[in-house]
Amino acid sequence: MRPENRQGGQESGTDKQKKRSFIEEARRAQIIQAAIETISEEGYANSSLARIAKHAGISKGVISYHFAGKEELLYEVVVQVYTKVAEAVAPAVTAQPDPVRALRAYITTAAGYMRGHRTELLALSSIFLGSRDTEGEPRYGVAGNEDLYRNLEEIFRWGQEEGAFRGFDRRVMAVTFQASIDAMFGYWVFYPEHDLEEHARELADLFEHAVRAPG
Amino acid sequence: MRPENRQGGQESGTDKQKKRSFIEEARRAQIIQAAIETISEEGYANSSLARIAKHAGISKGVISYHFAGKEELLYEVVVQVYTKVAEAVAPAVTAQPDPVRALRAYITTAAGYMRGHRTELLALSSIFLGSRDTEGEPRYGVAGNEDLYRNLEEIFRWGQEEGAFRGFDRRVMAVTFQASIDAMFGYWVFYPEHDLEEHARELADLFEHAVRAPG
Amino acid sequence: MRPENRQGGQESGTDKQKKRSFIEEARRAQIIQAAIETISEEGYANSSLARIAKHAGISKGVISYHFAGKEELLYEVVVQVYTKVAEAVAPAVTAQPDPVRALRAYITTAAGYMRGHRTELLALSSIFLGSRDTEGEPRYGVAGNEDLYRNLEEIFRWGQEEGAFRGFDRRVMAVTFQASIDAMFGYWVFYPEHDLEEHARELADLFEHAVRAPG
Amino acid sequence: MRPENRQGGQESGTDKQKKRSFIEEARRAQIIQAAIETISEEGYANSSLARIAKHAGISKGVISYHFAGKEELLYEVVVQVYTKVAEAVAPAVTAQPDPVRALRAYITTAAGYMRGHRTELLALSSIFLGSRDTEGEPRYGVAGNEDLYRNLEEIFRWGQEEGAFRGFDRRVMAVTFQASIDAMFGYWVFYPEHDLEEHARELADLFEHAVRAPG
DNA sequence: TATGAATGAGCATTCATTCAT
DNA sequence: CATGAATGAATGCTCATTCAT
Repeated sequence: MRPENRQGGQESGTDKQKKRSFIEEARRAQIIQAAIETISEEGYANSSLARIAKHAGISKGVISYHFAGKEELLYEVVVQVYTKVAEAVAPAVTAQPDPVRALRAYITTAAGYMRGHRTELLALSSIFLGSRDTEGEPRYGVAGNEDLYRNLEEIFRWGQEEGAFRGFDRRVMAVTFQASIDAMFGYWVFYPEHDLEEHARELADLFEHAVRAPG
Repeated sequence: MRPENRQGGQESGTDKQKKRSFIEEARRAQIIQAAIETISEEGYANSSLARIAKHAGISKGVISYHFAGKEELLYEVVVQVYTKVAEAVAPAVTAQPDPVRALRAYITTAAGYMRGHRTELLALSSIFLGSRDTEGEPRYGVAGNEDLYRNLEEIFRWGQEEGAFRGFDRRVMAVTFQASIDAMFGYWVFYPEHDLEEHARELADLFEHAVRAPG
Repeated sequence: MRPENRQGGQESGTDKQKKRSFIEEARRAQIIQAAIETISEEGYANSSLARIAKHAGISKGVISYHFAGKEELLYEVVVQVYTKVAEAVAPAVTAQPDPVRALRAYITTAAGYMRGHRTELLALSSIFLGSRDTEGEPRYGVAGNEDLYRNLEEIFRWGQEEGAFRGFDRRVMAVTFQASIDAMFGYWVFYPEHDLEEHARELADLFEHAVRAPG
Repeated sequence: MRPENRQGGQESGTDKQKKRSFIEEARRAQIIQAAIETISEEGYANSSLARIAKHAGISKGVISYHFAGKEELLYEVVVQVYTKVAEAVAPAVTAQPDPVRALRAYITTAAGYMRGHRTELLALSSIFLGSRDTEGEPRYGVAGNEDLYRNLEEIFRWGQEEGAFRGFDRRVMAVTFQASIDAMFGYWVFYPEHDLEEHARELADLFEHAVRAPG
């Protein structure tokens, strides 16, 4: 449930994580937070290093000092938000006694998290959608969902082996399931009055019907 | 099944469509096509007007002459591709005798269209994902799907009234349904070896189970 | 007597030289001239595109419009100055009836050219000394003198085969000869009151003694 | 045989040499050595204070603490390398019984020193070529060679008064002689397979012919 | 003494747009 | 109608230097 291990400046291979001083970590955290806010408020395309620095009330150079480049900063944003989402959702899912409830917990926990972390999830999705490599190709594509897909497939397998789920293609179901959650978020972001919890319940019902074995 | 009528330079409100000469229309079409190809080949972020012009074998200025700005050009790309998709999918759907088959036709026709028009759909989705207004907000958001949602809701209402579908929330189902199709496209673009037709079949099964009335 | 064929933006392989409009050529020439003056007046390290543009009284973007990059601009400066030097020196040298006079003509013609073209030669040498590739290695090194060396070696061979010159190593003599001329220029640039013509005569005497066969 | 006394932060005029503690001198020496290695390994243009500090394994600030600025550091590098060259060449030259042998010793000793100290001489020449003052003028120009020229002129005067040398202009000969040695180094650096000793021998022959009195 | 955090000017380059011809 | 020349703002990034701790 973590994004792929990627470039990320200093760290290579063995994840050699230069021990950072407390205040350096604080600055990094501050800058990451500023990036999240800038992206979610001004949009990905408008979030230049200059804008992020201004938002944080610091000089442009500070960002370059603490991060190898814009790429690393955005990557850290992704990692951080992603990790926090996973930490919120995973335990709730694994705590369930059966696969049907696990799926439902997945959806409702995700929805609950969205409500409390709109800004950062917005930044996350902006980066996912907006970040391109030098070739113009999306830097975070479907590949970044691979972990999510695999976790979902495990749940589906569990249900199928147990006989609770019908014999659908697990990959297609995983892709569809994740897309449905993302769409729930996107729709709610666009229409903030939309009833997120109700959407989550409906979505859980939808997939409950979609996966369950006949009879 | 068309995107909302939006900014777009010349046209406002009443869709005042400056009568354009034949050759002017030809030039516009040529430029739109060049934009589609450039975006899908080089990526949205790399598709500057200069690159599009080069691709079309014309001068940069021509684009500015025929379009109010880059914004309008991209809008025209969206309209054109969008319209063509709708023209392909709509008839196949409406030809179906029952709502279950209508949904299935929706999915399989869409998948069939994707296979033959990967390039332009890629451009379309790039523009959807990449285009921002001056505030940095996505220019084409969920709102652009409103027509799609309404058409889907009609099908769902049909099924519910007929008793074939259960009593789910039609808006949630529509959002989820459309997102699932978009995800099918995105996954296939990323993994071209992925079996698109099989995915479509599985997706149709998925929604068939998801919507149908019990019993 | 031309510098190596190098990158240089557009041209590749067959020296495909995009036919340029008259006014484009004029602009390029103006920018090249501005670069020469800026470099010789403000020094290589201070000659940013911004400074060159300011010197030319144009916007920074113009340079980017007409040249692929700073590198290409500097390369064109080198080519242009280099070519003009060669065109001045070569005929005077080849017109000589014997190798001794050829060497003397080489030196005195070069000195004469220096007097009239101090600025551009200064720019040329600045670029040679200052331009580095991304690795920090000199872009124009000794290798750029290869043509010069070969031409000089031809003269030396001529003298040796004729029996006028002694049997020295032609490459060492060429390297030394060229360095001596460059040093004459450098010394004169630093001490403008220095008598360039007298230096040239002395240098010619020096090499006459250095090369001639005994007896 | 030392470079001119120039700006250089602390020292001015009377060479007021702040008494430095032992450990301060050690630090300075360490930093100077790191600078030499960084410049010769990564190139002058890539040798920022940050890179030099990293190479030395110390913090950037240390350099600023011990040296008035980058300028002073480079000046100290020049002084140190220069001094060591002089200490190697001078005794070998003065030990010669006659001016012809003195010249030969000058060249061959210099060549010998080059072979053993390629790195530092490379740094030296990089600084000579690359360092500019705020006006963009070369900081170390021909003026820095004045001591060398004077020493050479002494040898030439010796030879002329003795009747062994012809009546050439001593300054021109000195400038040419020194340039020839520098060129030998530059050529060998570029073509490391080049036979340095043979080059030195040829160069000695060249100047022997160039200076000696007829008859 | 030494550190590392912070600064802000400067860099080359890209781009949508304007406009005279 | 079409061109290509020009603009100037914006971008990510580097760097010597400063300074509180």
